[in-house]
Amino acid sequence: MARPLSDEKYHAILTAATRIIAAEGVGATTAKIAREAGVAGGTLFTYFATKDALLNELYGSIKVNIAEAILDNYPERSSAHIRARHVWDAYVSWGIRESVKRQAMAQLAISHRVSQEKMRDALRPLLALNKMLTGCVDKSTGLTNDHVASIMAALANVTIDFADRDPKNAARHIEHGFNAFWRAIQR
Amino acid sequence: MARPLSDEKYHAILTAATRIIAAEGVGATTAKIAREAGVAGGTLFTYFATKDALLNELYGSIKVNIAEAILDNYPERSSAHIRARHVWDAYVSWGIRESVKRQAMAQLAISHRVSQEKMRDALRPLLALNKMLTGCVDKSTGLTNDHVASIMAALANVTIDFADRDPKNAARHIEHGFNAFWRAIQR
Amino acid sequence: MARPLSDEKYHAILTAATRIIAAEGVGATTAKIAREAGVAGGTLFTYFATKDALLNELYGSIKVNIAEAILDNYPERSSAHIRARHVWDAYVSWGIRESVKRQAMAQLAISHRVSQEKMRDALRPLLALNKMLTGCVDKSTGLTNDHVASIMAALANVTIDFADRDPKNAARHIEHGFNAFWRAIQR
Amino acid sequence: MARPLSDEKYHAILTAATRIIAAEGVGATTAKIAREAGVAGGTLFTYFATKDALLNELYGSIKVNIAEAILDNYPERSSAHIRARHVWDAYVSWGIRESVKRQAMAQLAISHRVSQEKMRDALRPLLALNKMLTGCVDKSTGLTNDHVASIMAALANVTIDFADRDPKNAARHIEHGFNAFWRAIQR
DNA sequence: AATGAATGAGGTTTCATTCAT
DNA sequence: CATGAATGAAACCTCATTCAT
Repeated sequence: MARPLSDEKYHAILTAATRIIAAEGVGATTAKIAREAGVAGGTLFTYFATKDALLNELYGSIKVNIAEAILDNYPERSSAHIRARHVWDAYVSWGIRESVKRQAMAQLAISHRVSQEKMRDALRPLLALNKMLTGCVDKSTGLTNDHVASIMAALANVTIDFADRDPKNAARHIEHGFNAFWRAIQR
Repeated sequence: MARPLSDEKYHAILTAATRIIAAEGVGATTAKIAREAGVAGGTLFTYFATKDALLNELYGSIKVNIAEAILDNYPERSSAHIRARHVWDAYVSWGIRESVKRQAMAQLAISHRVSQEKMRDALRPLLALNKMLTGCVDKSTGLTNDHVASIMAALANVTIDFADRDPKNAARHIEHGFNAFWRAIQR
Repeated sequence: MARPLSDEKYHAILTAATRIIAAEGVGATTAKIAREAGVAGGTLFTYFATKDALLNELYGSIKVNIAEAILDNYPERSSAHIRARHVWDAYVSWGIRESVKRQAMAQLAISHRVSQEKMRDALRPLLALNKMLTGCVDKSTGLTNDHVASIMAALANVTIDFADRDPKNAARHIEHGFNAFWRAIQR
Repeated sequence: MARPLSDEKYHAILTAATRIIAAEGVGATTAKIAREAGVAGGTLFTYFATKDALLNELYGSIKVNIAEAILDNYPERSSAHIRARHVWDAYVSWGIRESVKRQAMAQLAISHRVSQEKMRDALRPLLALNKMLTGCVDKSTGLTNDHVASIMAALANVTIDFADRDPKNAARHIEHGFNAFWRAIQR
């Protein structure tokens, strides 16, 4: 049965791509990614048919990673405030912990090389969150769920940026950030 | 940075670069930019020494453009709330009006091809705004001026996104967006 | 040239190579040939040391196949005319029947990847024919045996081309073709 | 108006391609062709969009070259025998003189990389010859014009092969070859 | 022996930049 | 100065061959 496709190499390539793309953008060369992954240039293409395929798969895998982080221990039955806080904490922690992934994601998201399809699909696991937000928003703010989700993402990313730059006060940034978000969508 | 030989061509190239980079990212070829600008491929290099130089200058010029939009008619002597609202309206209007510039900016900002120097310099004209924010924030929120500026930018960009997608309700989005921002930084 | 490990696989590869090379030329990939043969890519190389070795052996095997077709039932003791006609019929029938082999042969013959050695060796079994032609040619035509052999091959191939394109009249083409050949070398 | 496309380079590339392809087949690399032509690798692609385009154009140019050789001084008003002899002599001389072109042509013709379209188009200038053959063939031979044309080409190529290998007797080969052809198509 | 993943040299093509016109 | 042909260093990807399983 010959040597099987190696999960190890597959992940090594994905991880290397994450690092290199975070640092250099999607213009990073497949050669550099392969080298960083410790495999030969040609090997990359036995795991990913094309560079675009790699980019798409990387995007998907990071999105899944985010979803897992958020959905892990999700307090389904708690109040909206608690659930929102859980999502906030989970995403922000993820962003701080997985700084490189977040940077790679930023590059991939605006690269025009990840298909619409993939982007839509990748959102699927987080659709439930949108519903959750219904309980959070004060209707009189005039904000839709979609809008609130975008606001949350935007503010969370700002928070992560500040926590990255000032790690000692990370907890404080997270706290203040969430409060700002919560105020923003209340009355 | 000698005076450009023909202002017309210089701007044609910058404008073309804006369009092409907005659509394709910084990987867009100089040949395509030149074609879009209506000049020969080689001509681009008499106006910009290298592609990176073009990218840097483009970044600077868009930042200047934003600063002008914001500082135009800036109500220096009015209340913090009015001044904040002016900035919000000015930036959001700019973003809606100059959609292509905003997209190009997004690409340039994460491209790693605009020098730190340039990015710092480009912020200069807007430093005054930071001071202004001092009057806006309720200290008990624990948010710094920098943080508030980032929050404002983030929320404004979200607002522009929604206004772009739903132009008929642009005014409403602007209003609700500002209110959310204002609540976020109060008390 | 040790005995092949599995005659079945050995022939499967040769047959597959014939088909693929007929269709795509000697540039066809070993991977494609292996797939067509129903074996793994690496297996091909346990039967043939290199791609060139495969090409050479294929050339040889087709040449042997032609010789067999011609020498089968060869009317050793009949007149030159009858023997020539036998060769003509045998070769043309072979070409019509084994259309793919003939195409592969055409590719191999001009590929510069079959060694001179192999090409000379492959001719060996047909050398007897050359002698036979002595009885056919009218000396006053000024044609040598070699020349006549080439003429016969060339005209036979033209005949096969036409029979391929117009199978209903194959018999007629064969007849007229031989007559043309015979006239060419008479008086 | 910058430097104009250079006829010289264009022909240098076509000539180099002819030589290299004659020697190595259509698998010859563009890099090698460029080097042989004395231009940079990239330059080849300012003259030919792709390698296939080069192959197609080369095929066309050689066919035109053959047609010119044959049609030059074509004795329109002479007898069929004289006209046939003119074609024979012209083509065989061309083949002997332009040995490399003939070899390149052989490679291109069976390469599957020259489009059907191109091959059909390239035949156009020689269509007149087909009509000419009507006067040559004895109807009772059962041979069509097409068939006769193919026979002529096949025998001429055999003649060129022999003349190449035995240049001292070239004239004799040409003479005997034509006589054989003429007998072939006569009653 | 058979498999197919791994390898890396090499193939075609692109592209920022230079330079002849 | 403007032009666009010329350049050659990559870029992405393929493929004959090797080798772990």
